[in-house]
Amino acid sequence: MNERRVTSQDVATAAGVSQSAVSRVFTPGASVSAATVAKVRAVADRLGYRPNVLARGLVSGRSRLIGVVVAYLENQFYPDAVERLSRALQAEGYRIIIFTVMGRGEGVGEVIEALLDYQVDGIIAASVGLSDTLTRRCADAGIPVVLFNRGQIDQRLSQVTSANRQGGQDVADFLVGGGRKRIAHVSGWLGSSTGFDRAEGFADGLSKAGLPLMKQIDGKYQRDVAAAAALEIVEEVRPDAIFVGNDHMAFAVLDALRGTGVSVPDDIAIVGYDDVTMASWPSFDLTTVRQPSGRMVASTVEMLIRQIDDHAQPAKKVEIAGEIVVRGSAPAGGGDGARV
Amino acid sequence: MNERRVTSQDVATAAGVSQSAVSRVFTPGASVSAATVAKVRAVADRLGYRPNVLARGLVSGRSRLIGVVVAYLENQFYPDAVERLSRALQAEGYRIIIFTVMGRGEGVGEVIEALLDYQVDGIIAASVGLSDTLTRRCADAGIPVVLFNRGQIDQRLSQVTSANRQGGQDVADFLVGGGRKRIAHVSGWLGSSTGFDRAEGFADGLSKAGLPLMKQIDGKYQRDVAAAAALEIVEEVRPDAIFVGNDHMAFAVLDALRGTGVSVPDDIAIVGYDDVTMASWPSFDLTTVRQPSGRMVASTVEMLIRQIDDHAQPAKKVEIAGEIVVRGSAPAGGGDGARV
DNA sequence: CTGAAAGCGCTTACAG
DNA sequence: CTGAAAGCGCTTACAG
Repeated sequence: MNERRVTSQDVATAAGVSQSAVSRVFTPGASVSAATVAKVRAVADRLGYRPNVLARGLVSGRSRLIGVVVAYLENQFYPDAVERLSRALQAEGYRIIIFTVMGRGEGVGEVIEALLDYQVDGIIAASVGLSDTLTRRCADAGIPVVLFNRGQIDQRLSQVTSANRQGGQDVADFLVGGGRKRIAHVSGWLGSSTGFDRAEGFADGLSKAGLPLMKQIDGKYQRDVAAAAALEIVEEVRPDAIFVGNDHMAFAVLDALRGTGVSVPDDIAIVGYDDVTMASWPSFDLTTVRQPSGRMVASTVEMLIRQIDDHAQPAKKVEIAGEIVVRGSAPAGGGDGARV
Repeated sequence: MNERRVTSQDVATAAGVSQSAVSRVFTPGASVSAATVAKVRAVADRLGYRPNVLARGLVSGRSRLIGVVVAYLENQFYPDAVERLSRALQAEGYRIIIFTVMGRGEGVGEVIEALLDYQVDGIIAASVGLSDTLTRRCADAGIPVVLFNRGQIDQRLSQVTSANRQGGQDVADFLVGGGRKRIAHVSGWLGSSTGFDRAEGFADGLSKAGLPLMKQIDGKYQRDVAAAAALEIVEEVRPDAIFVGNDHMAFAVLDALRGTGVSVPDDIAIVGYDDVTMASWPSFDLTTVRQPSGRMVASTVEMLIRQIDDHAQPAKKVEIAGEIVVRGSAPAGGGDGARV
């Protein structure tokens, strides 16, 4: 075991051709005769030759590595997305290399350096908490960046999000249509585009319907903050519906409410955002806005690869529509009208 | 933007030293004078130089990349472990590159090739479903492999697991001690070491206590299979306790039971395995055996790095003890004895 | 301690 | 279509 790897030179010698010929056989689009291809392939297979990706990367300037920057994987939406990204990129001949950063941009400097060190061909920033500097500096370095599930003002950055504003508005319409009248919001982190946009769309939707937003608290995308916020809201304004900025927090809210006397959905309807797998588990049975993870990933991969192949590609901002998935935590009828 | 990266040659010229001198400054342990170090460091910082990892890897034979092979990330234990592995390895100067494989070894051939292509320095196989061939062939290629949370007969392979047999036995003791008498098991996949060992330890514990294992069904680590199994068990043997092979399945069992008349823990105690984050959520409040993920990761990383640094290191099998975490789904007292 | 040189395993003009 | 050669950006003996 541990015998030296076979190189293109080994194959060349064995096949009686030049080393460059071997290289061409493994370079799509290079000009080689069918005879050479056949001869080389046969020997390569016999010897178990495979091109060394590192060497290839060194000369071609392409590492076939995509850096995926994530923060906490606690919210199930992210591991799921990472898995999909990995599979999709794998199908295109790329691999993902994971860079974990702490919440608020600690260690971001190192991550940027590391990203450059590994000569990644592209970067997917898949976490809400990332500081703007990280993404901007990567773009500065000339590496294509796509923001996944987060927006940013910077025009050079491509991004893929769901239609968060519209989603928030849809939730408002849905709740109002269900006869809810005392409506509150535990928002996503308002410092993030997703949290902000959903909250804005939601407020808009309510005001169009002529209903007040009884109270809104920033849940910061954290379970404990969200749970406390919900309790505070219940105490103060006695709502008949709460829209929670994502499923991850909504589960915490559901849990917190279970401890009090109020019943979901009879007393209070709860709506989340994301439609992660767990939302459909009977324990939660959560009405939520689906973020079409699969389509978001497909779009992200497509954009990133296009930009890698042509760095002149202009940045694009893609928004993918999601729809409300109605489940038990907020049934369509709204329990025939508001209570009281 | 997109200006050519600065190379060691650039730094050498600017600093008035040879290129090898620059290289030495960035090679820990190389012999360079303090004066050279200072001079080169200053210029390097000014120019923003960082060694190209690919080039370094090509000549040194070290890519500083660790391949992490996972299957489905649905069970929260795995994304959590991946995150920990990523952080721990990052601290040691390594990065992880993710390889996702489908359940039963489809695409395993490609994964092996890709692992070799990228010249990974080591491999962590972090998924129960991986076929033995994958791991064995990697070991054949001379790449250090550590199995994370799975066992295998092959003596050349290092592995880190929790003390699954003991854990199963502990659960038996715990349930018996709580006065439960009609005890059943929805096992983890019996084709895996974790599933098998836990089941065996459990059966052993019961038989030592002189109690029968009323019924056992293989839950295959799948939610739907586990839920159906639990229902079948309830129907057939009216158990007062079910040990479920991991938390991921236990959540499904809890969900399924909620639909029937039986109450947890009064009628039936439920115990899981893993202690993933969600186990402590009020919705589940699951008594379970903790798999000390942090210590398992630390041990995995340490072993892997040791083997990378010295390929002659013998393979080791590490087992880390976990303890029962008692929560509402199976309280310690067992509701003062069995019912009926 | 330091520089010149070889070489890691490839790709890619350059001639032919 | 094909080979010889240069070069990608480093590390590492080899002399000094």
